[in-house]
Amino acid sequence: MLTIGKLGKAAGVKVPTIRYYEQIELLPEPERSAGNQRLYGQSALDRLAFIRHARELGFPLDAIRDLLSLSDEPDQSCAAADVIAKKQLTAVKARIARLMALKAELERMIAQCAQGTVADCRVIEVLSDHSHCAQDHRTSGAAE
Amino acid sequence: MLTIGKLGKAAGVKVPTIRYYEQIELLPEPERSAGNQRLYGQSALDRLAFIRHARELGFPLDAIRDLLSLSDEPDQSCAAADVIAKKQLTAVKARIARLMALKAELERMIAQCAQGTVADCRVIEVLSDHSHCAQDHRTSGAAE
DNA sequence: GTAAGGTCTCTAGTAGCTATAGCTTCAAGA
DNA sequence: TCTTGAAGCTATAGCTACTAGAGACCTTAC
Ligand SMILES: [Zn+2]
Ligand SMILES: [Zn+2]
Ligand SMILES: [Zn+2]
Ligand SMILES: [Zn+2]
Repeated sequence: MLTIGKLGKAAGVKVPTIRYYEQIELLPEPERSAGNQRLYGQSALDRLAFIRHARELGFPLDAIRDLLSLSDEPDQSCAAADVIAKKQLTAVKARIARLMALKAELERMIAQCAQGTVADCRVIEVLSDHSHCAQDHRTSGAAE
Repeated sequence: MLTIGKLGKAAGVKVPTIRYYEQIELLPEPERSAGNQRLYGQSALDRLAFIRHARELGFPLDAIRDLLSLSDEPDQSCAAADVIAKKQLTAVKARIARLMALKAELERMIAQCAQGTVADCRVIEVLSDHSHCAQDHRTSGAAE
């Protein structure tokens, strides 16, 4: 049995985060010791490691919740899991596209700056007016 | 003079967002009409357009605050503005690197799924254990 | 005059944690 | 056995950048 601190160390997750996951019912309430401290077994560690890895891959907690309940039913078809993963891939691709456009504009404005006064600064100038931009970085709809 | 609604339409910013910017002192308090409604002039529109464009390019509000106070002093050197822009570029590059790693892993796990049961699903399997991953998507430290 | 729609303030909610305060419990050394 | 320091407990507030509502007030057009 692991205390919350050991569990956190084992899974690479901070202690307050574990308590937060319990609060939002992503982790089940664990046993308690005689002194009211949380005690975890292997299954909690597995579950937490799953959550951590999915978070590292950018899945939102709601998606992780769905993935976890799927993985509790091993005989079901995995189609739903694949849909979630594909959705996540789509979101990641959209963000990359958006960020690439931002990167291009930032590089352009930085390159064009002549290191003079603010009045002549290309960075300030471009920020003041999107028509100085080469790309339409506003279009890709993903939240940045 | 523009009411808040017209200003929002002119700058492409929602009305509650304008009030929020005023609250955090990113926009100055405007004049009021006899009936206590906000009235804006051209300078407010310029300022708001600047904020909107900088937000679209991913700058955080704190950086925008600094950029705005710089642009109020046109005779100063623009070095500080360039530092902010470069910092933003660095952040964007880091995020792109992170997201490219995520994208690669997501594509890998999706491609390897055989569309069977959850027990055999490669998506679930990879999420359970980072050692199935090809890349070290955890390393790049930028907040995703 | 009246009706619609814009505006006012204030509060609370979103995601995913993180930090603090003030307390109790546990484990190890003297 | 006693003590001390680390680790645990609950509860609350804060972070970014907004967004959504409630209930009241103002403005404009017909
Ligand atoms: Zn410059
Ligand atoms: Zn632009
Ligand atoms: Zn599958
Ligand atoms: Zn991995």
